[in-house]
Order: sequence, then structure tokens, then C-alpha cells
Amino acid sequence: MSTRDKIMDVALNMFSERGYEAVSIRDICGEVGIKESTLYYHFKNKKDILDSLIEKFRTHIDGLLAHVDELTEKPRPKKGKKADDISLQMMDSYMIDSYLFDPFCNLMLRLMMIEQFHNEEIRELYEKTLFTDPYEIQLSVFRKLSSAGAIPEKDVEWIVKEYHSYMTMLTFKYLLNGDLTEKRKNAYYREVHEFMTRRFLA
Amino acid sequence: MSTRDKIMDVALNMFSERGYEAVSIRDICGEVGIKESTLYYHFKNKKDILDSLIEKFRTHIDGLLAHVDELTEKPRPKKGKKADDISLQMMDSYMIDSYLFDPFCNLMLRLMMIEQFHNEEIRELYEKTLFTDPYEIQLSVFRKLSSAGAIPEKDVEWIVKEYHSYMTMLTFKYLLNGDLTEKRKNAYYREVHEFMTRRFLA
DNA sequence: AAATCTCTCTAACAATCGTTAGAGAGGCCA
DNA sequence: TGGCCTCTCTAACGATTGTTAGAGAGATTT
Repeated sequence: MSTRDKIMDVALNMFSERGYEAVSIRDICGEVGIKESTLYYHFKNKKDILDSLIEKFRTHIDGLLAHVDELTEKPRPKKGKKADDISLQMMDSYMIDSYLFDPFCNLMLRLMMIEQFHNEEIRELYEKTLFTDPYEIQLSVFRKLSSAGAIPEKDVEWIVKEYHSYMTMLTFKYLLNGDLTEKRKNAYYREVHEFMTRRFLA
Repeated sequence: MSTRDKIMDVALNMFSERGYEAVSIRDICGEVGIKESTLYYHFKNKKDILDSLIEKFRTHIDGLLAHVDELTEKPRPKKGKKADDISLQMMDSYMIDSYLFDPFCNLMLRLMMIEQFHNEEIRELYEKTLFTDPYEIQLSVFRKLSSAGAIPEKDVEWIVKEYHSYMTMLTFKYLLNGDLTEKRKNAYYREVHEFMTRRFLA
């Protein structure tokens, strides 16, 4: 990993735990193992590190969103049970593994959670990433499931709101709360599975 | 308002926006209009301000929880429609006005949201206040509504989870996101009302 | 071989950080 | 009146903050 990447990696870990202002240049350099002036060779100032992280995150989620579009276009092979099909389709498209569980994304969400209250740019990205985008993806997928006859059309709007609120609550409760441990990941998965079977199998 | 109270008030406003470490003693004193040494007459150090805020919040929510117990004990007068009755009872017991909309509580929730990632005491209080306590209150109220015949008993567990996730999502989306404007409050109320009528009137 | 480019270092800068010693002013009790 | 308590002030402390000038080492290009 390049020095620049190391700096961004260490900075993200520290910013997402203690907040941007609470972390000093010397904290970051100490952990990376370089002198302060070396950091200023790679970044023009402290703010530039934060901006670079945000830019990297924007690019990253743009890629994920494009991938979701592609995934939801392709019809999936039919499963034995309707509920399983819906469940898998949603899990895939929400990309839990490559989004909420992904270390870089997870830490960025924590950082945005901390910094949103005094940084309007971060606040907008935070709202888009955690509320707007997921809702639109979920709406799109449920509409396709409805077209395919898996869900009655008149129920789509309510189902997607129900689903969206449940996933959002679980995200804040398990994935943006304290350390991201295996235990919390498992609790998240268990509740998602419980919701899906209750809602679509019963 | 006493100097001590002014300090706590100003500190809470600053901490909840920029985070504890990012706010300096001089920032607080400048806003209050005192010298730094005066602050140290009222608080033994910076951490003591934070601890005092947490202590005040604990006392505050203990009072609210006691009040909820009292409220949910008393049977409410019957309304014309079942849905209205459920709606009002829930709104009352969740105490939106005196909890989520209350300036002190709202700012404390923001502060806990920021500081939870590197302060275990705050993390536990955050989880209790936003997830554990609300869920238990909601469960208790729905059980009483079920006993009174308003809801079939077998549905209680699912309904309370559905309700809880919806309220939690709305809280993060509208009340713990950017400034707490009238617009956001109204959007929150509108969505709560929409949920209640859809879920219990349809 | 000479010059240039890339990267890291030493060493320091003014500004700001949390905190403290000690003086002074006003009210209350002896 | 004299002594004490409450509250605020002036002035400073060493430590840490973000940032910079400039040198040096190694690789690449001329």
C-alpha cells in the first residue's frame, strides 16, 4: 500500500472513531510511521485528507449503484419458495456484504454520522447514502417483483416503506453502533431473515 | 439562569454540533461571556462538564420513564375510532413532544450519536435511550391495547416490531439529521400519522 | 556525468490547547 | 468592624496544534 493510501486508511479509522477535529496530524503520522512534513507532501492540508476520503467514497458508491442497476435488470432463476426468492433478491440488491459490512463503507458512514452536524456537504451525502438511495433501490426492486407477479401491485408502496424502515432501524442498531463485531453482524442477519420469513412466508 | 447552567447550555449546543474534543474551553467561555478561570470555579475540568450533562440527562429520562408508566396505567377514554385511540395512546406514551422534540433531549441524543464511538458509557446510554427503552415502552402499551381487545393477541409481537422500526427510522431521518427545523418536525408528524392510519384504519 | 524528479527527513513557527495561582470585589455572619 | 464565603478576574504555565522552509537520499532522465 502506498504512503498516501496508508495515510487515508489510518485517518479514516481515527476520524470515524473520534471525529475529524479531535484527531491530530501527529496522531495520524505516528500510526503510519512518517514525519508530519511527509504527510504534507501527499496532502495539501488536513482538510484535504477528509475531502479525499469523501471523494473516494463517492466514487465507490457510484460503482455500487451501477452494479445494483445491472443486478436488478437481470431476472433471477426461480426458487422453490416465493419468500426465498424475494429475500435473496432484496439481500443481493441491498448489497449488505459489499456496502454495510464493507470496512471502508462502514467507517465512512460512521464518519458521516459524526460530521454531518456541522458540515453541510457531508450531511447531504449522509442522507443520500442512508435514506434516499436505499429507498429508491428497494422501491425499484419491489416494483419489478410486482410486475413479475410476486407481490400484488397495490401493496408495493406500503411493503417498501415497511421494508425500508426495518432495514434502516437494523442498520443503526447493529451496524452503526459501537464496534462492528461478528456478533452484531450475525444479529443483523438474524433479524433480517426473521423479518423476511415473517413478512413474505406467513 | 445561573452561570453554571449557562455553561452547560452553551457547552451542550457546541458539543452536539462539533463534538466534545473539537470544542475548546475558550469557545464555551467566549459564548457565555466569562473568563476561563471562572469556568474552573464551577467545573473541576472539561470532562466534568460532559459528565454533568450526562448526569442531567439520566435524571431527565428517569423522570420521563416514570411518567410513561403512570400514563400507560390509566385507561384512556374510548374514542370514536379504534385507530384514533391506538394512535393517540402511542403518541402520548412515546412522548414525542417532551422527548424527541425537546431541545435538551434532542441535543443530548446528537451528542451521544457523535461520542458513542469512543466512549463506552455514552454508547450504552445511547443504545438504551434510542432502542431498548422505546421498544419496551411500545411493547408494554401494545400489550395493554391487546388485553383491552383492540388488537388480536397473536399479532402483538409483530406489530410492535413494525411500529418500533418505523418510529426509529423516522427519528434518525428527521430528528437526528441536520438542524431540527419546523419543516422536519412536520415531516416527522405527517409520516407518523400516515403510518398509524394505514396500519390500523385500513 | 549531470540534472531532474520523487519522496522523506530535521527543525522550527505562531497559535491554541487545558489548566492553575493568586488577587479583588461584593455579600453575609461574627 | 473584621473575618469569611462566593464568585470573577488578570496573567501566565507547559503541552500540543496545523503548517512550512529547506536539506538530503535515491531513482530516473538528459
